[in-house]
Amino acid sequence: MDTSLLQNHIQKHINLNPSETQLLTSVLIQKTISKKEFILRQCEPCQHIHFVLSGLLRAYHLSDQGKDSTVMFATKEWWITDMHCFVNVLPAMVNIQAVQDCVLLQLSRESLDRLLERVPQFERYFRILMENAYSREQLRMIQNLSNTAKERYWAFLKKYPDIAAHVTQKQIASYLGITPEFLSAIRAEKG
Amino acid sequence: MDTSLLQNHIQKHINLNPSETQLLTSVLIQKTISKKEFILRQCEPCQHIHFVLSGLLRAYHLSDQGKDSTVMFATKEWWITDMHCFVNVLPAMVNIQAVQDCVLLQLSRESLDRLLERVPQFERYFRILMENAYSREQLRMIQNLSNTAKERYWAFLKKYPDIAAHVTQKQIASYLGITPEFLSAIRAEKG
DNA sequence: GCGAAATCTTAAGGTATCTTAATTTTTCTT
DNA sequence: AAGAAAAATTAAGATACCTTAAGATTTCGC
Repeated sequence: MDTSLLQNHIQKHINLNPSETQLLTSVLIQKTISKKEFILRQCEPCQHIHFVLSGLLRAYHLSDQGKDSTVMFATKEWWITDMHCFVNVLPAMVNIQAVQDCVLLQLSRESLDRLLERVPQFERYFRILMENAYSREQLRMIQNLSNTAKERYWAFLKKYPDIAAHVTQKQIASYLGITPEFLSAIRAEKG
Repeated sequence: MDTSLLQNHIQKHINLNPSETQLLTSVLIQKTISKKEFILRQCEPCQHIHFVLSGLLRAYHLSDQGKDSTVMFATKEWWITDMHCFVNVLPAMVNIQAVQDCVLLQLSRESLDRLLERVPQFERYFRILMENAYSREQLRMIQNLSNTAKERYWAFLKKYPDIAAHVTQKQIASYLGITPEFLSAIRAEKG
C-alpha cells in the first residue's frame, strides 16, 4: 500500500511524527475498484471516507422521479464521501461510482474518530479540509444562483479541465443541473 | 459582554477550562448593529467571523447584472462570514446585512488563528462546525438541482419557519434563486 | 399619523430550459 | 471487427421561470 500521496497531502497542512503517521496508515485500507463499480449506494449506511490515489469518481443523487444530479466529482488527491450522511450517521443520499478504474484509501468513521482523539493534529487537517469544502460549495451555490447554464458550462470547463476531459457530457449536464439535450444545444451555439 | 450563549454552544462539542474560556472571551468583540447595517460589503476584505447572539442577518451576492442571490441567513447561535474569502484571504463576494437589529460577537482571522494554535480543542470545535456547514450546503445543492422552485419554497418554509417569518418574500425568492414575482405566483397557487 | 418608499400581487408576453423521439456517433462487449 | 449498448445531436412542441409594467398593500422615515 502506497500512502505517500496522502502523506504529502497531509504534510501540506500539519506535521506528523513517525508514530502518528504509522497510526494513520494502520487504519487505512487500500481498495482497487473498476470503472462503473460503486463504493456507496443511496439509502445504504455511509461508513467510510475515501482518499483518491488515482482514477475518478462521481457522487450523484437520484430523485424519486429518477432525476440524476451530480453532487461532486473526485479525482487524484481528493477526499470523497456523502458528508451529510457520514457526519450525521444517516443512510446515504448519494451514489458514489467510479468513472474510471480507481485506487482509493478507505477510512472508516470509527477509525477517523479514534484518529481525531489520539492525534489532535488531525483535527486541524480535517478542519482545513472542511473549510475548503464548505467554501467551495458556497462558491458553487452563488454561481448556480446567479449564472445561466451557458455561463456555468464554460466556467466548469475552465475550472476543471481535467475532469471535463474524462466524464461524459451527460455527467457534466447532471453537475450543471441541466439536461444533456440542452447542454448539446449550448455547445452547438458557439463551439 | 455576555458570552454565555457562545460558551453553551461550544460546550456542546468540547470542554474548555476557565483559562481557555478566558482566552476566547478576551479576543471577542461585541457589536450591536441596527437593521439594514452592513457588517461586510462585497469587494472589501473579509477579516471577521461573527457569532449571532440575537437578531437576523442575510449574506447575499450581487452579480454584475445586479442580480441578488442569497447565500445564507444567520440567526441566533449561528456563525456567519464569507467563508471562501475569510479562508483564502480574498475580497468578499458577498454583502452581509442585518435584517433585524443584531448583537454579535466578532472574531478576527488573526485571533481565530491564534486561538486555534493555543487551544487545540478549538480545532475540533471548528472542524465540527465546518463539517456541518459543508454537509448543509451539499444538501442544499442536491435539493436545488433536483427540485422545482415550488418544492424548494415549501421545503424552505418547513426547514426554517422562524427565518421565513422574519424576512421578506423578496429575500426568500433570492435564496431560492427565483424572482419575487414568480414566488408570488407559487404562493397564489395553493395558499 | 402622513406621505414616501418598498414590497407584494397580477397579468401579458418572452426566454431558458425540458420532454419526447428519431438519428447519428461513439463506446463497450465479445 | 461486428453487433449491441450508450452517448450525443437535432428538432418540435411544452413548461418553468423571467421581464416588464401597473396597481394594491405594507412598511418606513419623520
